[in-house]
Amino acid sequence: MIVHRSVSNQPEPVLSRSVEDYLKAVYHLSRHGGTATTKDVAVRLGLAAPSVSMMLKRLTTLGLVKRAPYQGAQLTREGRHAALKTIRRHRVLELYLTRYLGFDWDTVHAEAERLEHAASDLVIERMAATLGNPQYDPHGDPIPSADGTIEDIDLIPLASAPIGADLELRQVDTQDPERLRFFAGHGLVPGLQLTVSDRQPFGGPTTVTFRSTGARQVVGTELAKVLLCRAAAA
Amino acid sequence: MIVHRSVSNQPEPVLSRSVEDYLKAVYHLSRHGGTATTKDVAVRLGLAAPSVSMMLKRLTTLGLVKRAPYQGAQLTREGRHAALKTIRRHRVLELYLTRYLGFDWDTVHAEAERLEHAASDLVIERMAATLGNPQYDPHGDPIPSADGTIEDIDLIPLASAPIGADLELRQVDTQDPERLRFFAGHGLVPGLQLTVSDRQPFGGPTTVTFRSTGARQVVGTELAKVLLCRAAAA
DNA sequence: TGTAGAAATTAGTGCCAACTAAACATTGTT
DNA sequence: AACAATGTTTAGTTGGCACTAATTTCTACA
Repeated sequence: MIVHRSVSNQPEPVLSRSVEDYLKAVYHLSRHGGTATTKDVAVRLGLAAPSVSMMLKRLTTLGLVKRAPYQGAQLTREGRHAALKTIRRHRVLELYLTRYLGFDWDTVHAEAERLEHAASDLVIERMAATLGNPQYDPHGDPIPSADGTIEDIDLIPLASAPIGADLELRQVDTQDPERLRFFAGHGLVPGLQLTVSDRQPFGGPTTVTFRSTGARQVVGTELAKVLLCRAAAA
Repeated sequence: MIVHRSVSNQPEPVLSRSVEDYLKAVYHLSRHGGTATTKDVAVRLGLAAPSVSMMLKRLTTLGLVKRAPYQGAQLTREGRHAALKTIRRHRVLELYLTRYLGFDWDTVHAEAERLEHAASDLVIERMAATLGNPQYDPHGDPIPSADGTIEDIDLIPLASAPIGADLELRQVDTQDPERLRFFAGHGLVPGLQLTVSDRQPFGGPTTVTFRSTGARQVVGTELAKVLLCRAAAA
């Protein structure tokens, strides 16, 4: 007989700040199929490897993570759900802070990082409602729904898009304030309609044309890798 | 040679959630002259007395609290400053959440209690600016200024106001949601202009008249003690 | 296939902040 | 003046979560 841990809307046990951070890290690292290694989690969270090893063991006993020693970790359904709730909080906060409290997209990440562990679901849902239940945060990252589902569409990095393609910039996959300021300063924000007009060989820069204005912009390879695009609507 | 711990506007070391809660407790308990005893702090924070004893010792070595064994604690200038910063965060949050996110004054305290430890000064100042740099929170408590000063005017409890007095209800000194709902439901909110029309003897209830509508309202002694008033403007 | 280097784990420690149990101090009352 | 009640502190423990040092396991390459 299956016993559901969480009957009706019993507020599930609150996870500590640390646990939420680990779950987010594992989520992001194992997002595209693979598993999250101890090392990767340690680097991402700025912790020593043994700390991570211990914590992953704990999360396993809590049923949030599946893991075999010396192999990477993956989230269980429950762990994934918890991670997505935290990510939802983060992304709603990012959007709210930029939309209503004057934060820039390059500094908002750090603010949201602290608030996401303290804001109740009620606060988040009120913010989301105020924002009109948005689908994307300021960087174009999809916001998981309150019930824990998230859009998952394939995007291609500008760096590997074919020349001539008509694209829409959907997502800017960095949190580095310097890079974000550069992008914003050059109009490279989610929603931009562009055409790949040229790329230098041997890993050289990509040139794009803004379809709205005809302006051209050269983007170095490193940056072009974090500009995620999809085919423009016909 | 004196070395200043905090030159210019170096952000002073962040205090832990716990420390902030202790400082707030000591502030409130020693507010009207006295000292905050171990027991009182323990009751207020829902902790065991030995935990408080230890922590007050730690706060003393941190220079945030002055204390002699077996006597109560008081805040140092630095401790008072830290407490007021936390209280500012709390009260700005309370007002913001009620004004912009649809919270009621009876439930907003708990929300603010968690957020006050996570919200940066920048977030708080943006909220305060959005609110027009308000002076009072939804309960009428004065909001400390960003530089750490707070209004301190004498208010009298309705329960001990003389019959016939023309008063303005300034502050509702409880956080109990039930009581707050009762007050709100009967129009007893900060700013109300009222006249004390009657009081039963032997600690009996007080009757007030709303000067705007002429409506009368009987208020039991226990409740009348937390309705803090000042003389109405002439 | 053996081994060097990278990755992971175990072992042991420390800090923060809570707890209980027990000892100690203060004070009001008889 | 003695003492009971109350409040406070000390002593010892616990849990969460980090760390370093040392050890073990894995893997890729010679």
